[in-house]
Amino acid sequence: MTLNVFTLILYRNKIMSIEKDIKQASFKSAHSKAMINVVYTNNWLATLQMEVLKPYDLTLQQYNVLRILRGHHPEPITVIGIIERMLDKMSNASRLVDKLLLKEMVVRRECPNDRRAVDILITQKGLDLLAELDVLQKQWEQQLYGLTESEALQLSDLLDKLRQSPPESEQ
Amino acid sequence: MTLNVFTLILYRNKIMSIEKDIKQASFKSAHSKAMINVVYTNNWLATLQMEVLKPYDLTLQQYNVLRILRGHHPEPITVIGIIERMLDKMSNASRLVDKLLLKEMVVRRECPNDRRAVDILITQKGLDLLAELDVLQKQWEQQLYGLTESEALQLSDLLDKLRQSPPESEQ
DNA sequence: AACAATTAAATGTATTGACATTAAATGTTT
DNA sequence: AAACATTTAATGTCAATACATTTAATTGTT
Repeated sequence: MTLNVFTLILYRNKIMSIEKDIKQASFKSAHSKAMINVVYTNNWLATLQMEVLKPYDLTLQQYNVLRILRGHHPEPITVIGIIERMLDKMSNASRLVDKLLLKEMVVRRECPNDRRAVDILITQKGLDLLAELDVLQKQWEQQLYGLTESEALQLSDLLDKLRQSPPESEQ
Repeated sequence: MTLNVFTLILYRNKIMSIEKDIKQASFKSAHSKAMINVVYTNNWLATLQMEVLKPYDLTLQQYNVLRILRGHHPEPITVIGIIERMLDKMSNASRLVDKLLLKEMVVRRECPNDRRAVDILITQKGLDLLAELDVLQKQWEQQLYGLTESEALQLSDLLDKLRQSPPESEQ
């Protein structure tokens, strides 16, 4: 995922048609159009979400980790536990936790039953920040989503289906 | 977009249900599920595509730039032209072209009508590589796409709609 | 023509990411 | 229990990214 000035300008100007945005008159197939649209929409979502987070000096990844930690609060969770729950299971949850530690959003604690592992806990400061962001996030979602409930479900189902191999190709 | 060992292992094992993969029992709304699914599917697509490209020592971005150049061949295109056509309009098309130059996949040429601009052209070596990749790409797409033609169109339409503000929120 | 403003591309820099390696703890085998 | 393998997290390294700044060329204005 890449974010930059160009992207922001384009999104801000609401030039949201893919064809216009990447100057492609047509696509070679419905499948490739759908695939490109997934990538495009992902970038669009990430860009907007980053705009929301920027004033709070949080990256998208840091935000996601914080929400995972909140989901387990008041129970702690190990680094492996975080990785398992992350959308992109990135290489360096360790360093991501480092960053959150510097911002005092989380604390580290030696895991009592396995001294290799490290328990991570969200702090009150972290919870407060998330609570503040919840409001913005909700406003943002409501303003942006042009889908009805059933369309959202349908979209999700189609994406699930996209990721399934067609039955005849199983061996 | 993040790719790593974890991701590859998970995808290879065909654990493709999001709920299992990110250990989330349910989603708070159809909209947030759809949004997460877009991100997840994007990562899934990128991971698989990178696996195809890895033996050829091409990154996804480099591959996309090459395809843009081929799309204009035999006409040249400037760096700005590349950026305009890229899916994520990244910060450094310059350096990306540098990398392709090192691999002799492209050549640079001073633009005759504007000496600030630089014309970029794909070489025969680049065209040959793409031709080789076309075959793999096609095989890969056919094997993976679990959608029918009309479902692919429907998916694309829903993604377009997701990116539109709902009518009542216009001011 | 002289000047500022804009544009295209390159470069600088700090951060993030991919991925291999390391270190310590735990599990397993014999 | 000793030897070996595996797991958890951290670290090292190099490339990629985000974004600001710089350089040079072009355009616009007076």
